[in-house]
Amino acid sequence: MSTQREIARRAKTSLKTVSRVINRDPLVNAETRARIEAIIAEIGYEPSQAARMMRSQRSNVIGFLADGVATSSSSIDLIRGAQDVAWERGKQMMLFNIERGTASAANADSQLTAFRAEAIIYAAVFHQEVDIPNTGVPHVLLNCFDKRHRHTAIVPDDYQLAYDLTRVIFERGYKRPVFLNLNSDIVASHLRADGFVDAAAALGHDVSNAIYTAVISRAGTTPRLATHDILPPLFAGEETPDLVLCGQDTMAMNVYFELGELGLKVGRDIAVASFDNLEPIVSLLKPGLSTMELPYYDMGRAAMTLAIDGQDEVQVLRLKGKFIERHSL
Amino acid sequence: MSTQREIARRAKTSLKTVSRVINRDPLVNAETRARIEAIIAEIGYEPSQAARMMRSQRSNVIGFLADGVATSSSSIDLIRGAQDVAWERGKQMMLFNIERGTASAANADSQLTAFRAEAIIYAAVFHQEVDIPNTGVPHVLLNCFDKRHRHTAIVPDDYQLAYDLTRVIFERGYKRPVFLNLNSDIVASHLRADGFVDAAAALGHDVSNAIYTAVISRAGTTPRLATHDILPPLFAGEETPDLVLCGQDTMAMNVYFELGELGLKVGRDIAVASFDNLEPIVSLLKPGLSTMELPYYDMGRAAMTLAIDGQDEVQVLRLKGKFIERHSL
DNA sequence: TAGCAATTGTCTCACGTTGTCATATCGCGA
DNA sequence: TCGCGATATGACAACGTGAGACAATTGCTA
Repeated sequence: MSTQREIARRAKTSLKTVSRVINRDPLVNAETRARIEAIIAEIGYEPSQAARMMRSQRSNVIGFLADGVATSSSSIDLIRGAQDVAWERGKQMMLFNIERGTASAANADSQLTAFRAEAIIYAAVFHQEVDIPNTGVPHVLLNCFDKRHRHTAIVPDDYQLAYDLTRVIFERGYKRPVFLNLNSDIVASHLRADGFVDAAAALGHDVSNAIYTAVISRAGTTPRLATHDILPPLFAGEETPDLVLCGQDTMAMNVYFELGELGLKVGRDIAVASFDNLEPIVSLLKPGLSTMELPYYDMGRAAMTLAIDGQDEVQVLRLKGKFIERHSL
Repeated sequence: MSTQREIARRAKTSLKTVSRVINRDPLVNAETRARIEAIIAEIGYEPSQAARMMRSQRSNVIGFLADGVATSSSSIDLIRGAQDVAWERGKQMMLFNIERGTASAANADSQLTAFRAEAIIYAAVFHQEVDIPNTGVPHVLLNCFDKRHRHTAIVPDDYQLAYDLTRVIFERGYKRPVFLNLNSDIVASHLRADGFVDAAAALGHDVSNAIYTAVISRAGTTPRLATHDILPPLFAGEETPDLVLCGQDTMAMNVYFELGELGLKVGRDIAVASFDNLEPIVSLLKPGLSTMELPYYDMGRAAMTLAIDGQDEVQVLRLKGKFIERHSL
């Protein structure tokens, strides 16, 4: 790749004038500017980032540590949102897939330090508490929050998600929902249980006994579920549920099958609603799954915006999700 | 962040000696080395990549252009494979989500030029032909190949995938498979059709009339399918199929539902096999989907390896997939 | 013609690192 | 004591860019 010196030679002008053109100094004659710009376009010159970083002492690099995220399709939108903002703001986002506590994490840290990253976004695969110490570089936590409130965090508003969805459920006339929740060591499960109970209570219903923990473990890409044990008894008695609310779309998919085996067709005999809006599952299920979309894309955008602009004080941003209607409800 | 000069000052030694320690030059006294290393550890110093790039005229950066890939969960493994190799080899991979022909692509090119990327991996969302002109930077094509054979390419061996899967099918005793193929403008569809026909022929069966095009369009994350029109007539007559081979797992999921509506239970009345091994769908389907895994992770690794090592001549690497057995067959 | 503004050029420095070359120190044999 | 090689350390330049200080040149106006 050529340098400004080379361009100056070809334009029969000085290094300084080329520098002026590139840095939009107005003190350049229109003709000269055009001539130089033509040469730049012709040879496809781009100023060396390395040299610019050196000179300006600014890296324009934002690190994105994806803790297991990139293996989980549900949260690619976190990455997309962040990257879109980085692009709009002329920053370079460096993505690392890491596992906390392993060599991959240490390596990512070294690399980001070596590049003098201006901020680091740490993204978790699901809404959880983490313990990230303070370092020289400002951190923004994405889909997680710090144990000791040391860093700004962006999380989904799980209470609102459940609250709003529950309102929709009762407004549509469903009377006996059951909530197959995530395991209780997941932050979202408590928030959603509260939202579920509160929204029902506000409409005069008590659903506090209609919550079940349906996830056994989250290891690997596919959660182990307890739906097979939970559902049949629920549909054995008299007052059977008219809606199954699932903690995540993958569980809902499983529930479709379980209900089918009980002779119940979703959309006709029983309604199903869920959380995530995870393509392509939600569209491929028949009928399509009505679900609360987690605002991953916007969370990614918010995280990158805060990472670039910096923050005066530590804050926790809770982003709302929206109801995506299909035909399972 | 401090510099080597700062370290030299604190260690009461020269800049060069610090540099020697950092670059593992053996010509340093053990005591001096220990003293300097202690200071480095204490202040958490990392050499500036920007300065190293300048000095060495090597960026150690490999670009990864993901054309729609990162939105498609199926091909995250391409990215993971590439990144793992980059990490092992001490290179920095820069990922860009682009759409060919848009500003995002132009932007990615500028950025990679600015960073003086040593090679660029261009990854497509599905196996296809592309038209990538020669530039100064060597390209490796991933999941696609160049129209005019100008760049090394890594693609899945779709012929082998279909051939091997078809062999398994007949070895298990299935006699009347139908193949619901992808649309014919997708490269894989032809290769797989050939593999399907050839493998069957080698075992004495003629399946050339058992292939149907089941994908209407691939726009968006969820393909539009024609399975609803194709399947019922097939199961109306006497000699009904005993196995449905699907062009992709998402189609297989749809087929599970369609077959269910025809009163057929997969794994009991009818077998299903497919291509992709796309989690979490394959595991969540009941019974689990037996499918040919596309070698995305290995393809990503191969692409990065070739990108780093360079190549003497343009080649096309076809990587084999493997059969993942579950219970749909 | 002097004066002024606009334009271009020269020169210098700094950013952090590392290769080249030169220097300093030491032990040891002549 | 001198010289030698081996070991250890240091001085300096250069990578490409951008900025400041300031001079030189041109064209135009008063």
